[in-house]
Amino acid sequence: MPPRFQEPYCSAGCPVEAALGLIGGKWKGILLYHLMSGTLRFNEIRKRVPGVTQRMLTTQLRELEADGLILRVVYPQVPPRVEYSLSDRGRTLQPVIMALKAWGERHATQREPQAA
Amino acid sequence: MPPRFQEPYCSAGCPVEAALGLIGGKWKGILLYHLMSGTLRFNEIRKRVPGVTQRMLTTQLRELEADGLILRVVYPQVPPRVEYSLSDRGRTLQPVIMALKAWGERHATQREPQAA
DNA sequence: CGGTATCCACGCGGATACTG
DNA sequence: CAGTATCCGCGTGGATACCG
Repeated sequence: MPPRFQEPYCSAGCPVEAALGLIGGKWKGILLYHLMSGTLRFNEIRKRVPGVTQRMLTTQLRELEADGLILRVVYPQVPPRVEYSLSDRGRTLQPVIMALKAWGERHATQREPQAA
Repeated sequence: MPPRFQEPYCSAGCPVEAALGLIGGKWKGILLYHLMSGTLRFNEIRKRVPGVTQRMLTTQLRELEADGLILRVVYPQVPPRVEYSLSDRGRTLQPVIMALKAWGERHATQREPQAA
């Protein structure tokens, strides 16, 4: 059976997709957004993002970290203290997140196609 | 087609999520992007987005249409001719898509954390 | 406090076949 | 040409329990 490889969504150079691939995760957008305002601890993020489960929060934060978008600093204390903040690279996303936010505020807090 | 209504991830007013919910679909970003340059027929889009299956293309286009972001015009001919274009609402997304594109071009064609 | 580990449901999305 | 219809694998993400 031939291995049949999975080619990327767009052949080469789909910057839009590349960007969405990084911030398009279920919670990444808001996580990034909240971190725009500054460093946050794990549970602080949880409070700001009601609905996210512990597992998903961890997962998404780790992915953002792996993509070099956020920094994760662990303070070897007990009880533990872990702080999340934007990396330099993550900060470059600010215009994007803000564009997303601005659009959402004006055009789509809810889903209402053409409405009345 | 499932009734795709994503209840808001964040309790109230998460414009970032709202926006991502609309354009965050697997192909929506590029679809929107390609339609920015003008009206396209079904197969024209297919050619521009290699890798997308017919089913996914239809699905995503229909969702974008349901969300009022694109227009779908069917010409009652044989063979059929269906043209897709941005709606007024969809056009308001231009800054967002362009921000995504600009960021992707400069910072993330690939996935490379912090590298060496 | 800030996680892991495990289990599992669901729906996204690919492949394929058929149609007006 | 531009779709539907069907089948199904697989990853995503929720719930829960436990750990350093």
